[in-house]
Amino acid sequence: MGERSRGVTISDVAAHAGVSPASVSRVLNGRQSVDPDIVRRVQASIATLGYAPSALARNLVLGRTRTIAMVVPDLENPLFQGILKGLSLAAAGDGYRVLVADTAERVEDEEATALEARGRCDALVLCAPRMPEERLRRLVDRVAPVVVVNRPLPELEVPIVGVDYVRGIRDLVDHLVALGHRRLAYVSGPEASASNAERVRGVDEALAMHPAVRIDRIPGGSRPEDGEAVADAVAAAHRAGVTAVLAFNDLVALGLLARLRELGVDVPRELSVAGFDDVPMARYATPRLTSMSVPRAEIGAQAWSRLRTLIDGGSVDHSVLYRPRLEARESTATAAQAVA
Amino acid sequence: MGERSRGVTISDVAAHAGVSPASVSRVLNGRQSVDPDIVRRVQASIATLGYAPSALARNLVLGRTRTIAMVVPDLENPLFQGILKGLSLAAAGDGYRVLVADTAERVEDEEATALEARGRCDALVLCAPRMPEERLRRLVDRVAPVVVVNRPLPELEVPIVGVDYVRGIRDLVDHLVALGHRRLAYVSGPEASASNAERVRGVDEALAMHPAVRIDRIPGGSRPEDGEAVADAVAAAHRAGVTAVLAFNDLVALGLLARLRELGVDVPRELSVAGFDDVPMARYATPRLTSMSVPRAEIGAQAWSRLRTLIDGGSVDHSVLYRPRLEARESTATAAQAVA
DNA sequence: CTGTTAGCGCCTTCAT
DNA sequence: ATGAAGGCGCTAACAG
Repeated sequence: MGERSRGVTISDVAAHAGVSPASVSRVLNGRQSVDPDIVRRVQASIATLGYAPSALARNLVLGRTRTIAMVVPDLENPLFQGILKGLSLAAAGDGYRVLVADTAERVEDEEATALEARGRCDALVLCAPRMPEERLRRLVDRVAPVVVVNRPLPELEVPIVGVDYVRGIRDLVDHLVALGHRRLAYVSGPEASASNAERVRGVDEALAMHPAVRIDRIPGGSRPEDGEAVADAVAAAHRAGVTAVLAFNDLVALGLLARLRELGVDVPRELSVAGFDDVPMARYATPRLTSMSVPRAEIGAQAWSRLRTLIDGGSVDHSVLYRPRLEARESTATAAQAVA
Repeated sequence: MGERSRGVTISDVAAHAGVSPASVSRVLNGRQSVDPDIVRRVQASIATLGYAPSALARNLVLGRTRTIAMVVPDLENPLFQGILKGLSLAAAGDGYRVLVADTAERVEDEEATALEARGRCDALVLCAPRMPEERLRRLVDRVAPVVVVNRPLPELEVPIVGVDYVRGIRDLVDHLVALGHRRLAYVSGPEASASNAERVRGVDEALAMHPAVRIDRIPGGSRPEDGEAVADAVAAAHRAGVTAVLAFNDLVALGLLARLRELGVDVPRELSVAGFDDVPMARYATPRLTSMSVPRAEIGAQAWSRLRTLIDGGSVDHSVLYRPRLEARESTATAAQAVA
């Protein structure tokens, strides 16, 4: 028989306890000192009436909701899932909840979605890897406080929590080169993706550092299907001399792995394959997938930490850029084996 | 330069347009008929002042937030991710957003979390696979409107959107038996999990229908690590004559697959392995994992559909129970091969 | 220490 | 068709 009667207000409690609403408010919020006797009576009344404060009313009068929103292009991407998890847990630790706003990859709607979501809460975490930079720059100060995740945005008063994809790719190439590979291929991600652009820069920098190395570019995508679809091209590249492949991310790498096996390409004996992001499944793949680990939950937690500072009126924290960590597993091996 | 000046209120607009706040409210909501000229002036003022209605104020006066919350034990589980995705998209279609409340597997906090989250929004989607039934029953009518996902709850005025795990397991066993398997094993999920209990019932029913079949029970878990950990026991069972294994879910199956390979057990030649849920990665595993497909996004969408009815004051819709669909892939094969 | 008085920003009768 | 007034439920001054 839950006391589901909507409408037990603070005044009801006040009346029942024989005090003023203000006093009830005080005991509710532990404000100032209140006569112990009143505290007791109020608490008793609250209990018997089954009173629960209206969050809506508090939101209005206080001007804050203790809610933040996270705008993501696709909730199905393990990277964003991990970030959301970390964000949600960290925020919960401070009594905040997070609202999800999945833009379903529709870049045109991202701006409107962000504005709408922002209207319902106190701050925003923005993941908009494909939004044109100009638009993002304008958006960012209409939705402050905000932290931008996973894309660079130079010279702006906005905290960024990101991943150093450039460095990550360079490190990954170094790993492959150390294994003896000289002919590599990069299966690229979505054209408009900021993090793909970063990876491409990483590839270019790597080339500059390894004059003897060659890295072909193969247009790919961001999902397992894309990895499967590009397998033929990868196999062809392999026949043409490529001994190692870097995929845009793990999902692509995993799809690629599955299809390569069916095509009879032996990974890693004939061809090494590496992913990026180190999604949970990477280490359970066959062969276990070499990847660049990205601290997903930590990114979420850091985003919250910065947001909280901003919400509390603090000034912009330093941005963070995580350097991915190499997780060398079975899918990459020495080129010698490949030659054998 | 964003008009970030907090505090353009409806009265400001009214003053600027030379009308009353009530009129502004009317044009804002398209209520009643308003003089076309006033409409124009108001819209102009709104534009030049950069006015945006306060969602907080509307929430209070209207008594609704157009927000719902989803309580989940673990956002990292692909099953819940898929449901969240479907829920979020469906709700967005009606102008609703969803708040996530991850209880981080802490069953003790689920009740408090649910109540707190409910206080901030209009309705709840509850995923609480391990909450004791008694507590759940009590909780459910304190948080109405609510729909319960993924667990049975007989004789209660609450819509349920769920999966027929009993039937799913039976169908899966049928598949295995049809392949010639007679000695099976079930790697069970978390003790307290309602859906594990259902699966166990499925196993029992299957046994009743196939007198010649034997199904051992091996304690497992719900994550890939659990699958890895149980691989030795599974290998031993295999040596003892078991030719097919059903895992609690795909994550366990995937972990199991990875470790079995290292133990030198050939799947599916020596041993068939099947998962449950058909997570996105299942079909990219090596071998591609046989699983029971569950319409994750659809579950989310149906949950929203029911919630919406309830929110609009409608009466409880019929509950739905999805029958999982067999996705027979490479990881299960005829027992003949196993014998060979 | 406690009660009274004002709003927070908006919507909605109720008159006009 | 429009404006004035009241209130959603709560908190933050201010007096007392």
